[in-house]
Parts: sequence; structure tokens; C-alpha cells
Amino acid sequence: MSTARATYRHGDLRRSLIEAGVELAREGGPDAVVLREATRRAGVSPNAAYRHFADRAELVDAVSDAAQGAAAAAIEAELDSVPAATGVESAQERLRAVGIGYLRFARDEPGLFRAAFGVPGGLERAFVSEKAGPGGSSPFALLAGTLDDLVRFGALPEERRPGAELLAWSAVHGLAMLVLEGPLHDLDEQTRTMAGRRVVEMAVRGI
Amino acid sequence: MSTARATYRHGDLRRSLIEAGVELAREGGPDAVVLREATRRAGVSPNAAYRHFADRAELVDAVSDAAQGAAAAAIEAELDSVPAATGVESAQERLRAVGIGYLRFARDEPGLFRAAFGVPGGLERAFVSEKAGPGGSSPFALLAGTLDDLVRFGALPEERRPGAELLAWSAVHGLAMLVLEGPLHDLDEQTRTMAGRRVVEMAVRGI
DNA sequence: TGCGATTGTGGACAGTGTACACATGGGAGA
DNA sequence: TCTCCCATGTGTACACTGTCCACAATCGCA
Repeated sequence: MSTARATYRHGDLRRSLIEAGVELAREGGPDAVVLREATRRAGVSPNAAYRHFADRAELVDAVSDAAQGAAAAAIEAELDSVPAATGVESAQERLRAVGIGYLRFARDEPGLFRAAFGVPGGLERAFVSEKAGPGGSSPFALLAGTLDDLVRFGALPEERRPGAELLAWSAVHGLAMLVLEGPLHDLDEQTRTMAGRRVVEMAVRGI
Repeated sequence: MSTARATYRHGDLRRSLIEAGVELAREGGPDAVVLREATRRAGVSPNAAYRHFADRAELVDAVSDAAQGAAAAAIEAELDSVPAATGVESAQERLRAVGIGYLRFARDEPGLFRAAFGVPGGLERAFVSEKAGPGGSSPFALLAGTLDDLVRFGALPEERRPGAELLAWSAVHGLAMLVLEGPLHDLDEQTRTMAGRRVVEMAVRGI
């Protein structure tokens, strides 16, 4: 944002570049994260970025982490709306909340969503702190925790727990991507939320 | 392919550009469909493309249609492996085949898959002949037909039929995208096929 | 105090999409 | 058969991108 600066050194260029990148991603997804524009917004020459990121892909990765943090925040917000309680009912309700939160984030912040989950990543960094929301957990961690609760309260047989993340995640992710950058691009709002509810229900029932 | 030509007129440049584009997409997905390279491969100057496509996006759309045709072929192949029969069992088996075929195509042709289903489109062109496979049906048509069979044979209550495509499609599409260009990028082959089977099962059960 | 590692700059290059003016020649009408 | 129109392809140019290389400024440590 600040295009002028007094000192030769920037101070915290890495953070500034990520913030600029997040703003670009918000407006146009991961492809809109253009390195030169980020440096421009940070008030710095294009090559300065290469002191902090090996190449554009690495900047996009950092932006993706931050975007996953924002997604975690959205999911946490949805989780907080579920009355805290133990038992099968409540655990299932929390799983629904995770799914709805995920889809809500996709609707409210399509650019950030695609930057968060539409960029190649690896599961080994799924719990890393850069991807965490205000509550300290990454989206994947929130989902995993909810599934653990399902097992604890007997709503999910232990032998079906391994890999259950992939099932639930696939369901909501698929709908989001079909709508955001797939053949369901111009699905109307109403059909979309209806489909969202049913997809979540399918996951809860079919895990 | 043919970098030389005798006549000033090309003959069928539009088709050549699409074919070159498909080849590029096969190697690197929709982003790899670069207009100048396509014209180069067609042995023509860059601007010649603009006589057949308004811009790059329109070329990518045409490539996407062709890629969906290839996807339809993969699904048809999987469907053909199901013994033809009537009844609930067989109808469900065909739904499984559609899902497995979709995922198999994503695994075997990741670039084409992303070009086919990772590009903004609209449902109004879902049945268009450019997206059809050898059998004459588009991927969406194949899925819809299979779901209709489920209803016909009493495996799916009529009131749940509307929008059922979205559910089944979301499940498999989500897994494919998470693996191809998402946080599950480097999931090993074994986990992947296992997840594929379970996702399909979730859809069959949870629709 | 001085020196070295960090961080930022300037210039350059290859590559992209696309706009504008121009060239070519196939085919319809005379 | 000749002629001209216009669909199709060419050439040049521009702004933009990621990234390489050599150089400059400064912060912090010896």
C-alpha cells in the first residue's frame, strides 16, 4: 500500500509482498498474483522480491498459506455458531458447520478460496502455523478434529475414520470448484446454496 | 503439426489450432494453451488465430470442449465394461462406472482433465455436440442418463432426482481437483485409488 | 572503525496477448 | 472467362510479464 518510503531498507518487505499478493488474489485468484504488481504496491523494484522468494511460485505459496488462514477463520466462525455440547447430534452438527463454512468462504471470497485450495500443495504442510486461523488451527486441522469427535461420540466407526477427511473434503471442494471455475460457473445463488446443503448432507451420511 | 504449407490459405486453421491447443493442454493444462505456440505449430502467424477466435479465452473454450469429448470417451469405456442389464443393481453399477471413469480420466490425462473441467463454463452448453464422445453424449449427459436409470429402476426416489447430478459430480470432481491442483497434490497412487472408490461409494449411497 | 553479508536497484532479454494497417487470392457475379 | 470483393493470413508494434546479471546502499558485527 505505502508506495513511498524514507529508508533504503524496506523493513518487512516479505510481509508487505504477501499482503499485496493476498489483495491481488482476493480480486482475481492465484493467477492474479503478479510479482511485479506486488512489488509496485510495496513501493520497491521488481527484483527486490527475489531476496525473499525464489520465484513467483514461492510467493503464490505464501499467499496460499495466508488465504488458508482466512478460510480457517470462516470455518471457525461457523463452528462457533454451533452450541457447544457432547454427543452424536452435536458432533454431526459441527461437521456440517465445517462444510458450510468452507462453502461460505468459497462464495464470499472466491479469489482467496482459489488461492487457498486451487494451488498445488502437499499434505505434509497441512498443519503448519502459516495456514492457521485466529484459533490456531488450519482448515485441515479443523476438519480432522471434527471427525475425531464423530468417532469419540460413536457417530463414526473407528475403522472408517482413516482417510475420512478426503471424503468430506472432496464433496464440498468439488461443488465449490465446479461453481467457481468449472462448468457450473453461473449457477444461481439459490441453486447453489441448496446444492451446498445437500452436498454437506451427503457427506455427513456417506462418510 | 505441419509447419510448412504451400497455399496462402491454410485450409482448416480453426481445427488445426484446436488440435494444437489440445496437445498443449495435454502437457500442461489450460494455462499451457498459449495462442502463439498454437499458431506456431499450425505454421501460421500469431494474428491468424484472431480470424477464428475472438481471443485466447475463446480458443481455450474450444479446447475445453474437445477435452470434454475425450472425458466422455473414457466414461463410455468404463460404462461399456458393465454388463448390460436392468434393475437396481445394474443401474447403481453404471453410476459407479461413470464416477470411476471420470476419476480414471483425471489420473490418465490430468492436463486434459483440467482443461475440460477446470475452466469456467455454463450449464446451457452442457449437452452441446462439441463436448460429446464417440457415443454422441457429453460427460454431463452420460451422468444424467445414469441417474435417470436409477429413478426408473426405483433406486432413487423421484423427488431427489432434481439436482442429483450436482451431488455425484461434486464428490468425484472434488477429489480429482484436490489431487491435481490442490493440497492433495502428491497423494500416492494407492491412497488415491482407495479414496476414489470410497468417494464413489459415498455418492452412490448419499445421493 | 571498518568490513562483509543482506537487501534493494537498473538494465536487459525472451516471451506473451492483442491492436492496426496491409497483402493475398478464392470464388461469386458480370 | 474476367473482375472485383472480402474472408483469411502477414508484419509491425506495444505494453506487460518473469527472471538473469552486475552494481549500490546499508545494517550489524569484529
